[in-house]
Amino acid sequence: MTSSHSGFTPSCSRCALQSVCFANGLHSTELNRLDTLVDRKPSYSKGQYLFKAGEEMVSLHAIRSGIIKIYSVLNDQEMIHGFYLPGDIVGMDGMADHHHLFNAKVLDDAYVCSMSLDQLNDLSNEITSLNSQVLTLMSKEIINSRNHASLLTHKSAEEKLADFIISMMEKYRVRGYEYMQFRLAILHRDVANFLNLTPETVSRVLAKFHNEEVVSWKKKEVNIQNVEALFEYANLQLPEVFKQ
Amino acid sequence: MTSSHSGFTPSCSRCALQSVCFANGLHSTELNRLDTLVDRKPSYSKGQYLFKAGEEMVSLHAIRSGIIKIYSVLNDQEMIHGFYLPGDIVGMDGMADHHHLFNAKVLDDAYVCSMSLDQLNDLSNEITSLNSQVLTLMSKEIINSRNHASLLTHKSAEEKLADFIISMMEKYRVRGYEYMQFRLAILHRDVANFLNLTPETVSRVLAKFHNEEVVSWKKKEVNIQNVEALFEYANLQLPEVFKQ
DNA sequence: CGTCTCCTTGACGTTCATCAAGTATTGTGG
DNA sequence: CCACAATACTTGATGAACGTCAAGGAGACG
Repeated sequence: MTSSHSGFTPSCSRCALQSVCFANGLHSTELNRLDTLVDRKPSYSKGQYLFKAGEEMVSLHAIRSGIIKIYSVLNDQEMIHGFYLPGDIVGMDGMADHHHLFNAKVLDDAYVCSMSLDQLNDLSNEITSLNSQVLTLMSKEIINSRNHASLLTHKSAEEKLADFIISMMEKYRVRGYEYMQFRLAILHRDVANFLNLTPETVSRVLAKFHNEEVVSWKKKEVNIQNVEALFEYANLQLPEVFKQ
Repeated sequence: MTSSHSGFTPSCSRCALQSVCFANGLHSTELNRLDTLVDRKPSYSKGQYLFKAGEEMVSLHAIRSGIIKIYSVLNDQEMIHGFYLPGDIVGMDGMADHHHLFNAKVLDDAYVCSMSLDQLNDLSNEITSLNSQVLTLMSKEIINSRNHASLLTHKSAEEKLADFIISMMEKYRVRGYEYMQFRLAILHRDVANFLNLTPETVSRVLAKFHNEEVVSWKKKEVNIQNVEALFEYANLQLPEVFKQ
């Protein structure tokens, strides 16, 4: 166990994830308004759903801890569109007609802040920066999804896996958690699906990374041993932060 | 030549594409407000850019005629994220930080209605239904992009191409244009890229579709001869409209 | 402690990419 | 408006990356 993100958060104004959540850019008085409207459900446990495809969209959800996977089903085949970690927002696909088209399943016990759509709309009318924050989040979701399509189409199995591990690492780093080793409660089968590979291929590539002491991922624990090599495998520029 | 969409449109209130554009859901007085703020540029000709990756986002664009392709470049490789037809909105990727991350290139001479971001924001504050229309459009873009990822990962070459032709047909049908045969000024090379295939594979599959008299696509003219077979190739349910 | 699910490792196969060479179509400049 | 160059498309032969199938081993969970 390398990082345990406490589930309990008393208020938006004291939340460490403020800057990546709805709350980004709000003044303290506005934060307090937001605070009163946020619904902090007790917790979701592994296997539960935040929402399912076809259901009415009641709220937008901010992940405070845990992991959520978003997926659709096509011809009996699951297709995973993303894994959402603390600080991420899920449910924006339902804004179009107030019904979800994807499933949101809990992979690792999660605390979630939910904001009802009606209240969000009301508050957005009063607080323009909240509205523009929602637009920003949706725009980022579009960018994310397109970048993922690029990865799916233009990268090899090794590049995909290196890229995936880096993106998880970066999420933790940006949010101020430990990032050279961290818990990642995602099945290899699910990663394979997300990257459009088979579990066998994922297994083979991870075995290679492990042999070469680049990164190990065993029993839901990721351990990055050679960042430089990892970025090379991903065909990505090594950021300054990691140099030396 | 099967359909020529006239470029000239005097106002939003008389525009045939109203219901799929920003304007959807607005009252006539609101439409007139919108009208005064929309910039109807003379026209874009083939090869021009609406915007390029890295540029500041000044406006959101509604396509009135022509075709726009949205693409990114990764390791010198083009990756096409979509083709946008009359009634479609492009540029929403820039809402996050007011800079575009993708390129928008004109494939077939186009008329475009542009709305400056500042004015859109101002007007959105006044007219809530305009704001929610923008949210709806962005949400649809997310859905689109994810569905495309599903197609890329879970479909065969034949399914992909059948699916693509159907999606173009449906766009024309929904907008009230001729849809059993229509002009489609997209290079096969670009379609190949969009579907993550090679031009050779596209050529082979189209040759097959042509031999079996399902659909022909020659010289930028699409001609659907057997819708039923086309839907079968795409592995999609034949909609009621096409039955009998 | 036994069962179920997940992961691993090996042998083999398939779809589609790649390479290559020729044909058609489009664009251009005189 | 024609000639010819550039670009797009076609068709065939070959190959590779990763999928599929299979069977054994390790964790997880009750």
